[in-house]
Amino acid sequence: MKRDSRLSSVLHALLHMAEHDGPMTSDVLAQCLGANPVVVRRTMGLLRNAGLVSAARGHAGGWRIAADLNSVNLRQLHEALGEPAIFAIGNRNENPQCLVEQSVNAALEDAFSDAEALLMTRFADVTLADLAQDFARRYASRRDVKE
Amino acid sequence: MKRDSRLSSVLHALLHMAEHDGPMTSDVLAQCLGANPVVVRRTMGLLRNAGLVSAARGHAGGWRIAADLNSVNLRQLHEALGEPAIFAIGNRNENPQCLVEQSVNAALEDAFSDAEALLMTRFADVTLADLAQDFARRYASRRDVKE
DNA sequence: TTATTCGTAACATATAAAGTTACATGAAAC
DNA sequence: GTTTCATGTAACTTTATATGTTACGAATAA
Repeated sequence: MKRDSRLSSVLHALLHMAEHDGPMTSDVLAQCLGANPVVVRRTMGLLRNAGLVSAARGHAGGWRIAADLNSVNLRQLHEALGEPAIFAIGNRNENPQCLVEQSVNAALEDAFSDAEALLMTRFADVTLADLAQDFARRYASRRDVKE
Repeated sequence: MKRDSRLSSVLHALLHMAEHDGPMTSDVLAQCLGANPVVVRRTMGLLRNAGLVSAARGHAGGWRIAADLNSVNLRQLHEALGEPAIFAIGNRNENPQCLVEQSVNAALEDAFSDAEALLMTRFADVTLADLAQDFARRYASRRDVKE
């Protein structure tokens, strides 16, 4: 199954933007991500709709973060992306008349909904500021190694 | 992303087998599941390799459960299927040199591994016998409604 | 007016799950 | 022993979906 990597992509993009003065263009972000600029615009557009970033056209245009890094968490980003399906494993049939399948679906849904709830809690606990701080720590310790 | 429904399928098949005397053929199971008999053989073959079911060819052949319903849980079935990827969301790049992406991947992996651990715990807690009992309860209450 | 950059539609590619065809192998029934 | 039934499995096709690509319109600043 091909996995949706948009959450990873937008986080990567947002952290680069947080470390960068002024707007960044779709082309530059696409190079950072090893991705396609149209795909960047498509995905960042969802964050723009959620008010998390702003876009400017023309000269010196590009993408900017439009919110406090402390106020944006991973759960909000997941929501901004349209809450894509989390699990690669699912039921064969969502509306079974078969009582056997009803039992199977109920058991699986119980387990998956618990796991999803935990994931959403973890997502809500991590902000962009946390990630920026983690990056700063990694950056500092890499410099230490070099010195 | 197209979701892997094999766990749901084998559970559905195993419960039908548990309610049925004698072996069930791939064709019959495929009809129960609304699936293809070759796909049934392919998937059930993984359970056979794990010793959970047995297959017999020829007249009066087919699939049988080869274990105590109390001793088989969902986690074992997931393992028998080769532990397919659980999440439809993932990192863009699993081996990033970019320190920003390292921070992103670490944060996401923390959250996902917690959710996966919980899911595996839930899976280990549910046996085929539990599902058979849940089915019996549903079956009984449907009869009540009809009477 | 020109260069730049986003916005977006339309189409192409890549990947993986499930379906399908075909045939070999083995086991029971006659 | 031959026929029928059923699994075992390889090879290929279909389908779904994430991502990539081309093309061009719209807006903005030099």
